[in-house]
Amino acid sequence: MKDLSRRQQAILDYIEHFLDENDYPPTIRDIQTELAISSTSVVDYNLKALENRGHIRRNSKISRGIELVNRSSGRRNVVAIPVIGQIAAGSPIPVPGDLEGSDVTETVEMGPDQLRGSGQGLFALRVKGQSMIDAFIDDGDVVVLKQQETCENGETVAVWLKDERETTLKKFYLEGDRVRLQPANSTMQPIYTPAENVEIQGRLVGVVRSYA
Amino acid sequence: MKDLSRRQQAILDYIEHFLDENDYPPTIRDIQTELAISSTSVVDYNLKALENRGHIRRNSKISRGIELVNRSSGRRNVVAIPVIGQIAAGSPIPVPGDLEGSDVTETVEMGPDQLRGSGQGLFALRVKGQSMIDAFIDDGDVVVLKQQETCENGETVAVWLKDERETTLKKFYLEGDRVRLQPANSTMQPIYTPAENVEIQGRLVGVVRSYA
DNA sequence: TATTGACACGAACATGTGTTCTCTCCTATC
DNA sequence: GATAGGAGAGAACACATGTTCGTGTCAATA
Repeated sequence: MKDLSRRQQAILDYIEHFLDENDYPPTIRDIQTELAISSTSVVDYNLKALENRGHIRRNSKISRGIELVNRSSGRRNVVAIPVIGQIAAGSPIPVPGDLEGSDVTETVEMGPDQLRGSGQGLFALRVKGQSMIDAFIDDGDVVVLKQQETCENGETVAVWLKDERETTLKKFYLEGDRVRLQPANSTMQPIYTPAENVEIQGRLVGVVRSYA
Repeated sequence: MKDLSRRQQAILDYIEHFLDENDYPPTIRDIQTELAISSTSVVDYNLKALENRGHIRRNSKISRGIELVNRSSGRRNVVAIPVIGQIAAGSPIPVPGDLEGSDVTETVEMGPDQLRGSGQGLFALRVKGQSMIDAFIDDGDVVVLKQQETCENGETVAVWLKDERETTLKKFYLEGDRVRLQPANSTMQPIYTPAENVEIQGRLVGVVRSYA
């Protein structure tokens, strides 16, 4: 791809910057004024060049019809996943339905690279305590789950153990009429429990940790 | 907050939908046509009502100057952080300058909840091997770093140990003329090394793990 | 019944905004 | 020097788009 001229690069940067400030693209005359270009035709000329090189898309006749090619498609697929509660060993985990339209104050974002398939039915929980330390999930981490009641063998799922009254995050294997729950850390021993005792809450999709 | 009329709700929905399809807001006449409203003034009337109730923001005299209040501010702050390489114990980590304008194929997204302060100077690396397992960072995880050459005591940083020719992720404490590198896992012993031997590559900002 | 206010209509008006045409300036090339 | 092409200037044109004004309908209320 041929290099952009200094002016074309400046225009591209300005469009990006403008989009950060406002929620709509700039007009040709916005660009003209900002970059002190003498004529709208010059802006149009360079915009056409940018379009030919695939940096932007233009919608003719439509005011502010400039779209940034990478950003738009990339950004659109980012989903904001609500952190709807906490997950701790000794208590049931909240499920999305519990908190209908409640005041979710925190979200974690995930892009297409982190999400295989659709971003539907996702929710997140903040981990309390170190009960999942064997899966390298620390106190304070946020786990992202996909809501589902069943799973395939080998998937890591959040399960509620009825008898033990305990939540845990383990790899799930159905073996006959019992279930083997395998910790991520291979040095630890698996748990065996009757299939009736486990209730799948969701499949583990991701972990997000942030340091202050 | 007073309820919206059916028409106002429909307009709000349409604006949202339009923004998903295109990358610019609709015009008054777009709304008029879509919802089969007889006059632009009716749209204008209802838009004013929506603005008074805080659902949208309008920029007078500016075409397509409609912004959705909740969405815009939330979504705009998501930054896409490029995964520019790998980090392994025995090799220097790449720094952003190394790969100027290269073909970064993967990114991780982080929102304002995960990022304190500005999202500038961020880059990400995929962890190879289990050298950082003491910090609960597994093989395959992506670590997000903020580029900096200095740090405060107690911050977790990626450092290059010159003599050992090794990269490690530890809490940093300058004690006199030597440096104590403290593993996140408190059961492990700290490393002591001369200050000249350590080269700070960046501060650990976050960890993102995703399961297939 | 008369009044008021929310909501809607249609038509104009004024400006915002993309597009296009003609020139000019400069540089590279023969 | 002549020529061609990239880049830009300036102005005008045509249409897109926000704004406003006068009017009409309907339900609630005094």
